[in-house]
Amino acid sequence: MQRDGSATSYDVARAAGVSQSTVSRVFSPKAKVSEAVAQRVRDAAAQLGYRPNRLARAMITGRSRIVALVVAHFENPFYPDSFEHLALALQKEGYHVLTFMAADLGARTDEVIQELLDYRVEGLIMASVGLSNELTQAIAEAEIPVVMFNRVQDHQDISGVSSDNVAGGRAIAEHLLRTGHSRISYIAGWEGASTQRDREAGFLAGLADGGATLFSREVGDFHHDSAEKAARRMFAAPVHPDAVFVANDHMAFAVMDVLRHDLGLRIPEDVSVIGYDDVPTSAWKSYDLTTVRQPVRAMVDGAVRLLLERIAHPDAPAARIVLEGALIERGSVRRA
Amino acid sequence: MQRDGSATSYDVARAAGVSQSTVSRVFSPKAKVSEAVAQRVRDAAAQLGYRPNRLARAMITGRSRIVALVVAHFENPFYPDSFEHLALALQKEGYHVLTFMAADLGARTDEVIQELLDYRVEGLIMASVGLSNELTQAIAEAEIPVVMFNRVQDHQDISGVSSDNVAGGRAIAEHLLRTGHSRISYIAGWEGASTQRDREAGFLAGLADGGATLFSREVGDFHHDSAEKAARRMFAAPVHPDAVFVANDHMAFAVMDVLRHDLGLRIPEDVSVIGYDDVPTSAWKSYDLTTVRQPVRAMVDGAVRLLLERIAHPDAPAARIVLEGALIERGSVRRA
DNA sequence: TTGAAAGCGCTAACAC
DNA sequence: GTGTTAGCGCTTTCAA
Repeated sequence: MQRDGSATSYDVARAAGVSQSTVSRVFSPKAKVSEAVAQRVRDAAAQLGYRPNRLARAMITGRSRIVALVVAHFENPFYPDSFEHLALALQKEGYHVLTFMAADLGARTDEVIQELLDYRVEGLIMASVGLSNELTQAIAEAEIPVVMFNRVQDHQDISGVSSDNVAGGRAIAEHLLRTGHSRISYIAGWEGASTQRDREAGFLAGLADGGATLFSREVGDFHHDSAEKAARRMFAAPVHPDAVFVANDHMAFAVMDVLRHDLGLRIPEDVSVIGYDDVPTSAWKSYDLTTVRQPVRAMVDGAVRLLLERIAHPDAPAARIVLEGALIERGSVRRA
Repeated sequence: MQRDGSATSYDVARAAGVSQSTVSRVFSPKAKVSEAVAQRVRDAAAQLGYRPNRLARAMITGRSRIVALVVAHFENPFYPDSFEHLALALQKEGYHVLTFMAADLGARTDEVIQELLDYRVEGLIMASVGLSNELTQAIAEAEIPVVMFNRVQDHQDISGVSSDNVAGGRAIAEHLLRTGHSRISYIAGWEGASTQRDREAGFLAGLADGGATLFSREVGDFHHDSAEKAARRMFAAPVHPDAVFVANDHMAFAVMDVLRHDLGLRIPEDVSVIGYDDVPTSAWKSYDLTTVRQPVRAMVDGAVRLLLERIAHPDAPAARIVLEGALIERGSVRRA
């Protein structure tokens, strides 16, 4: 008996009249045991409610079957949505997710990484979190497979999955130009994020290619409240934009509410609004937001595949997956 | 060196010229070591990047510092929101959350519970998931502390945290009656959930006390899409309600969208709508939803406290915390 | 195929 | 205060 009251492999061995190592073998898929003995052991195990202790197993095999997830917050529904699929996908592969909140970005992320290493997690997924160079180095040295989710990282040892945010930003610029907008503005996300940078870069490039320039710009930091303030600042100017691209859907909702309810503007008659992500709420009739869809399922599946491959082959090189987004046209953009 | 390349307590012991157990003591808060030796050990540890292996520690102490969370899905933002606070609160106490998705309720929940026991988690939090009687029994036998979050369970060995859903439902009925509504309907959540049952029970009791009866009722199952359908069914009748209580905010948004955008009804002029939870979106101007606030922070803190107390004192009886909700009046209900 | 023995990295008596 | 010793529950040689 274990201290916690559950049976050990010794208890089962005794009950089945075999050695402890035979019990172990019965629960190791690849080891060979005669069917007769195996059945006797399984019966005894079922009788006693025995299941192998994963922690003890992890000690020897070095395989905890735990993957760490580092995430800053769940305010933007894109992340809980991804999380749900991630946990499910990993669970299907015999892994489980141990979550580490990196609430106050930067400073304490290091500590969090150290803590997660203590659990001997087999891999690490970073979502909505950037990595300092020192941290990247530390992780690379720990030789633990890492995949950045929805962020890109330059370090060659770090895998990543994202959608093509540059192309997405560009598609938005083209769409806005094609539909005849001329005073086009941008509300940025947190400037430390690669998604923010890439979306903006693509957007500006698309504008430039169309012979246009940015009308105005504010920063919303990816938060609802900051986005509201950004919108108010932007529309306090004497002449306001006729289209605004907001760096993600979550902020776009805040912006739309300010425009409609505080400023009395109509969308899209007075201003067009376009977002990014295509979270479920974007399809709701109250917002009906034109946006670029990030393929969450495919991104999650890619992240899981990359991580598990790297766990299986630690010497394989890091890989990067960049998926295509798709412009989803809804009612928040005025047609030409 | 460990197989994974990191240093062991033996490496540190050698480097610091002390025994391995002294190293262990330096990293065990309560054990006593002379400051001089401790410093030497800490230096050597820092040098080698040593940190105690939590898995090995867990083997002996029986304390994995892992808490399992079983959750069905994150569609309703109330749950990711709670999750974020929960992970943070537990992290502050030196614990981390291992997540188990119980996607298809019922059948496979048993399997999930077995799996989670394999990790020797110290406690278990169940959110948005109900427990069959057999499962409840199994968990009780495993002698692992459990707390139900936002659900109530009758079993005397299971702790729980919820808000007073009966009182909340009653407050809604009273508010609707007070503001002069007469054709009052209800859109239910998943009928297996205690929150659904309690909210409805309180609501009906409140109606009865005010001399009123329910005008009509549909079931929305707590899902966005089901709620849309429920609303359409409800308003297909020749005469429609002048107020509808929707069992949670997440469904209420779907209902409001159907009423306004499909049916052309005005809220609250033509119909009043009231929800439950007070998720952040309810305060957004597009919905501006009157609702009953569930005190998420307090509920999470309560769950953590209950769980940790039970972990510390396994023989202590299970406890139940029921917090007060509060009616938050916004613009979705017509004033008398 | 099966059993005996070693040991994963650590904590917790027990001596000194 | 510090070292020695004995395991935690398991997988994995190594013999038989």
